[in-house]
Amino acid sequence: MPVSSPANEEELLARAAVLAGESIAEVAQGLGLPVPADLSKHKGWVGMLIERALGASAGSRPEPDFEHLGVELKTLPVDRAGKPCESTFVCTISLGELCEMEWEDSRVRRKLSRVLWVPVQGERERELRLRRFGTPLIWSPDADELSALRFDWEELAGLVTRFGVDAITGHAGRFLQIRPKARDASVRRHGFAADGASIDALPRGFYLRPSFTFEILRRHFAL
DNA sequence: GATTGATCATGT
DNA sequence: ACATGATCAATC
Repeated sequence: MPVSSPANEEELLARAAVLAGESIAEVAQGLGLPVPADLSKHKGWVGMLIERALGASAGSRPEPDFEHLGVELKTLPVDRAGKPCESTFVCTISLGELCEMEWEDSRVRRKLSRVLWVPVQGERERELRLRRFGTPLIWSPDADELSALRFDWEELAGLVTRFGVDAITGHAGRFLQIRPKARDASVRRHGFAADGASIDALPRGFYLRPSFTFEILRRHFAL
């Protein structure tokens, strides 16, 4: 039985708050879903689980998870100290997009305008079914975060425009970075370079570094 | 131990 | 094909 869509942001947050303290096994059982032994072949499984538990609507469509609320849902795996143990995928790069586009219109900005972060225990030593959800947090970037993201985005967009997407490594960007996002390293996606030349490049996406998401948690929970 | 590049599954 | 959901694992 599918979970209904939350009517508003308050209800969404309240639903997520109910899950805090529950284990993955408990939440999965409530939905009648089997829990995989580990995530190695099911990397997005926890994210899908929480989507279903909260009544997310968008599925795999290029829309916010809660379309009518304009809210994006992200799980955030954290270690024992509450520090994120992974980067957070934001969105893919469409090759031509960065050249002429401005930050205000960017997909990074839109994706991150409103996010429901759901912390979940993510230590690899901990059995998947026993990992517990943490207290959720509705977030929008404040002025500092916005300017930091904008700075990185503009730097990265400039690098892509001047040197091409294949010249980018994960080293660039203080909080936002560009990394591969594909089935494997042989995948090529068609697009156009800044000079208009047709190119085929490894698909990449924007990711938030753990230092950025840790700061979000720190500020909110006063860790 | 932290980080970058590689990879896995599923839905439209 | 390409979007969604991310974590794995080799390397620094």
